[in-house]
Amino acid sequence: MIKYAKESRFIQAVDCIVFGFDGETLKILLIQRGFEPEKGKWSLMGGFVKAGEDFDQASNRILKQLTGLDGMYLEQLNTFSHPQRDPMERTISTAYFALIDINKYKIQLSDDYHPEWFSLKRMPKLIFDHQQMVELALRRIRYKAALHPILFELLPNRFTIPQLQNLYESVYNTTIDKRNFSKRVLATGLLIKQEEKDKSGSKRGAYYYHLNMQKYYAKFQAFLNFIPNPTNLIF
Amino acid sequence: MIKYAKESRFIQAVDCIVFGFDGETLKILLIQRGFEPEKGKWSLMGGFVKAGEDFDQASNRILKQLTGLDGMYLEQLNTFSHPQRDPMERTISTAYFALIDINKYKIQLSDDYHPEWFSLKRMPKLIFDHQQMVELALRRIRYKAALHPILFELLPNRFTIPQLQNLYESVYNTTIDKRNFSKRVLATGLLIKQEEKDKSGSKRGAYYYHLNMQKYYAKFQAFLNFIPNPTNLIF
DNA sequence: TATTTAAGTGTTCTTTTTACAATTATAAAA
DNA sequence: TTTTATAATTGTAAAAAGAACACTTAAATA
Repeated sequence: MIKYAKESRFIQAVDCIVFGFDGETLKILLIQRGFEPEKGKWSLMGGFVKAGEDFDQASNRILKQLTGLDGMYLEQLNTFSHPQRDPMERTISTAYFALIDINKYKIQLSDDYHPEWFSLKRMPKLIFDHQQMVELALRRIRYKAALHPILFELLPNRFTIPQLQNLYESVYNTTIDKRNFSKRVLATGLLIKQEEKDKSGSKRGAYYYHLNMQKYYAKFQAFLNFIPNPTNLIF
Repeated sequence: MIKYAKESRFIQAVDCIVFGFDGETLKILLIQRGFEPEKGKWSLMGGFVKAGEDFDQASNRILKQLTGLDGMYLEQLNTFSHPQRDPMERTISTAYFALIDINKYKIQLSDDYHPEWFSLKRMPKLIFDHQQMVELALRRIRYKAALHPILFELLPNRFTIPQLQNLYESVYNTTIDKRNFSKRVLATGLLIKQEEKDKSGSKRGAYYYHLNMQKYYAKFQAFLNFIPNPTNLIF
């Protein structure tokens, strides 16, 4: 059923920037491209959109296929349309970003396509315009996380306040006073203190917290302000 | 030169949501679609992407062609990919939004395609998923204008503080105390007071201001916070 | 000259943000 | 058993920002 007969048609891809956190630093998941051009080079998780699926479906399918990952936070970022961005043939790419807890998915990852986690600072060169996509995604999550509690998507079910602070410091590449930080996060009412402690990081141990999911969903759309002095961030 | 031989190919459109301000309320520009399906129905300014152009070029070209408008603020919003969004043939659409001063472009608009301005509250039904696009665009500019001075793109070169306040109140569908509002906007240092007054709106007249363009560009990336009580907005 | 209308402007109180350091729990070492 | 080392936890005071609130002024028109 082709009706707009005279119009050009394009190959449509999706590329996914997967951010992960292991309790220490923010990491990004990369894969070695399995076909030409640039076969074997490091790349984002990408693939072509099929005839019957929308892009959300496509990005979920491709992530599942390449990494085994399923059901994580996934959001459309931007569409990249430079005519020569893929030297083989013009390909439009819509980028998505995902946020996951690295440890939660550790087992699933040991798969056919062996994707690997890279610290943002020690990342290999990427193919095409993928580097640009990563930079835009990083800016987007910084922007969004300054207002919404999305970074909890990167944490396990139970986490400690020092871990949470590590995460924020890692995302914003800054340091935050821990007294003020814990005051702020506790003031949101999003955290429920547990009795158990995490003793892996210190002798004393740090209390675990759960997210109050009801408040989390309720507050997600509210404007928050987690980051002190966003103007003075060390970018 | 077709190399990814087995992949599906799609028609790619861009649709532009053009917001305008006339000193009173926020308006949106619509056009009657010139071809089937839905010929004659109200629609966003849209068109198909051509083989050699990227989407920014396409959206500029289409806006120029349908409205005569050129060189305005234009930003990519989101890509809409539902397989049945266009009943004629599957068409991917990337939405852009534009911000302009209505009066500045008044003359150019009286053209072949006679686009018309509609107040957001008295808007006709739109074709396809264009209504969704408008809603997303509105959310985006509210979001963005709470942090960045983008709304100045909707104002003429010189404007008064009451006009500026009208604009903010119109975008956020709220009311703001005028003492606090003028304190805030003047505190940004973005405004330069002129000697002349605008006497069209009152007997006393209101002083004109210019944007300090240097500070405007410098502060654009900084986080601002113009809107009091963003949590309590009347959406 | 009086009236009308919107523009312009200051202060106080409250809330939020920031700066800053001592104490505590616990494991490991002595 | 005691000491030591390490990270977790907690409070206060000062500064800045935000919110509430009403009168005076300029200028056209009656």
